[in-house]
Amino acid sequence: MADTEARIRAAAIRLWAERGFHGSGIRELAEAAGVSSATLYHYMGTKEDLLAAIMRDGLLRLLELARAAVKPAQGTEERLSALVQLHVLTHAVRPEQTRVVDWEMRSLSTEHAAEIVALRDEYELLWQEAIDEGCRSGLFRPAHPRVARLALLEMCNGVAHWYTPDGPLTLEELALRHTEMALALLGVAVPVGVDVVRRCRDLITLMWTD
Amino acid sequence: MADTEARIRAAAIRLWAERGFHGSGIRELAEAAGVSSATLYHYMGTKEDLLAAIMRDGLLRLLELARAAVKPAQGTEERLSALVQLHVLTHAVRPEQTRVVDWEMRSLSTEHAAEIVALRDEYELLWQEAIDEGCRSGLFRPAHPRVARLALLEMCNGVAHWYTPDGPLTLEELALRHTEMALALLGVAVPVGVDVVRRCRDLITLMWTD
DNA sequence: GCGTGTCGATCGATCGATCGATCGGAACTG
DNA sequence: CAGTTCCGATCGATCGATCGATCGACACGC
Repeated sequence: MADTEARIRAAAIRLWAERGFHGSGIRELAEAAGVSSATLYHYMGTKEDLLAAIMRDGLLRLLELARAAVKPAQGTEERLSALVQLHVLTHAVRPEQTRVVDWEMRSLSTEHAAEIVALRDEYELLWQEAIDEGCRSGLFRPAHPRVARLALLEMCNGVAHWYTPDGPLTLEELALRHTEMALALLGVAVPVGVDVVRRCRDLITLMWTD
Repeated sequence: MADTEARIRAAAIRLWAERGFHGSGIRELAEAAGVSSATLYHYMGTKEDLLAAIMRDGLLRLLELARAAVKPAQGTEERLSALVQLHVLTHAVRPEQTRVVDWEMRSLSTEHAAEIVALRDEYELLWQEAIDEGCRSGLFRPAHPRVARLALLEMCNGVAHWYTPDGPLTLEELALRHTEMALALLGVAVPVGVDVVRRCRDLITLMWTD
C-alpha cells in the first residue's frame, strides 16, 4: 500500500487542478485518496494547510533547479535559455501541480500567502537578473525589461494550460520553440546553438527521473 | 438608483475576479450588490447562468471589436498589431471581467462550457489566421505558428494578472511594448510605425468611451 | 512468554455554519 | 387593480472540521 500522505497529496493536486481549491470538498478529496474525511486531518492540518504545502513544495523545487541553472559561470544566452526550458518543461511534465501553484494563490489566507508570494518573488528575481544582465551586455534589447520578464513568465506559464503529451509536439520541441520565442522577444536574432539543444535533452531526462 | 441587474453583474465580476466563482457565495454577492439573496434569482437565473452570461458578454464584445480590427484591407503587420493592442488594452482596462472570462471556464457545466469555448475558439481563430497570413507572406517566421499563437495569447492574457494603472506604465506604453514583443517573437525586426501608434491611441479612446 | 500500556493510524458519526435555491407575500409602479 | 420588483423566512444539501472509539504494532516489566 502506497504511503497515505502521498496519496492524499496526489489526489488533492489532481482535484484542485481540475476543479479548483474551492470547487472540491474534503469528502471528494477523501474518496479520491481512499481514506475517510477524518483521516485527512491526521495528515494535512486544515484544507488550506495542504494547499500551502503543495504550493511550497512546487515552488521550492522550481527554485532549487533554477538556482542550479543560472550559475554565473554560464553565458547570458545560456542562462535565460536554461530558465525558459526548466520552466516550460516543469509546466509540461507536471501540469496539475503547476496549475495549482500558478492559479490558486487567491485561495490562500494572508498568512500563508506571504510565504508563497515571497518564494515566487525569489524565483522571478532570477529571471529579472538574467534579463538585466543580458541588457547590460547588449545582447538583449527589450524596450522595457520588467514588462519583458512578465510577458515571458506568462507565456511560459501558459504551457500548463494547453500542452498535452498526446499532441504533435515532443517535450524537446516544446522547450526549444519557447527558447527561440523568448530570445526573439528579447531581440536576439541568432538561432539556438547545439549546446542549448544538448542541455535541453539533459533537462528532460532530469525531469523524468526526479 | 442604478439598474439592479447591472449592479449585480458588476458585483459578481468584482467578487469572482478576486475570490473565484466557488470562492464566494450568493449571500456575499447579494450584500455586495445591495439586494437580498432572493432578489438575485429574479435577475440571474442560477448562479452559473450569471457566470455564463458574464463570460458570453465579455467574449462577444472582444470578438466584435477583433472582427473590426482584422478587416482584410489592412496589412499583415497592422492586423496582428491591432489584435495584440485590442487584447492587451481590454485586459488592462477591464482586468476583473477578463480574469473571470479567462480563468473560470472550469466552473462551467458542460452545456454552458460548449457555448463559451466555441466563442473563445472563434476569437483565437482570428489570431491564427493573422499569424498564418504573415507566415505565407514571409513577414512572420515562427518555428511553429500554432505554438506561437498560444504563446502570444498567454502573454497578452497575463496583463490582467499584473497590470495596474497606478504603476509606471501608461496604457499606450503597455500596448506598444506588447506589440513590439509580439512582432519580435514572430521574427519581425522593424520597430512599430507611426500609424500603429496612432491606431493604438484611437483604441484607448474607444476602450474608455465604450 | 505474557500481560500491560502507549502510540500512530483510521474510522463512523456528528458538529455548527454555509451552500444554492425556493416560496409566499409585501412594496412599489403605472 | 395588475404587473413588476424585492425581501424575510426557510428548504435540503453540503461545507470544513472535530469528536470519541477502535485497531494493530511495538516496548516494557516481570
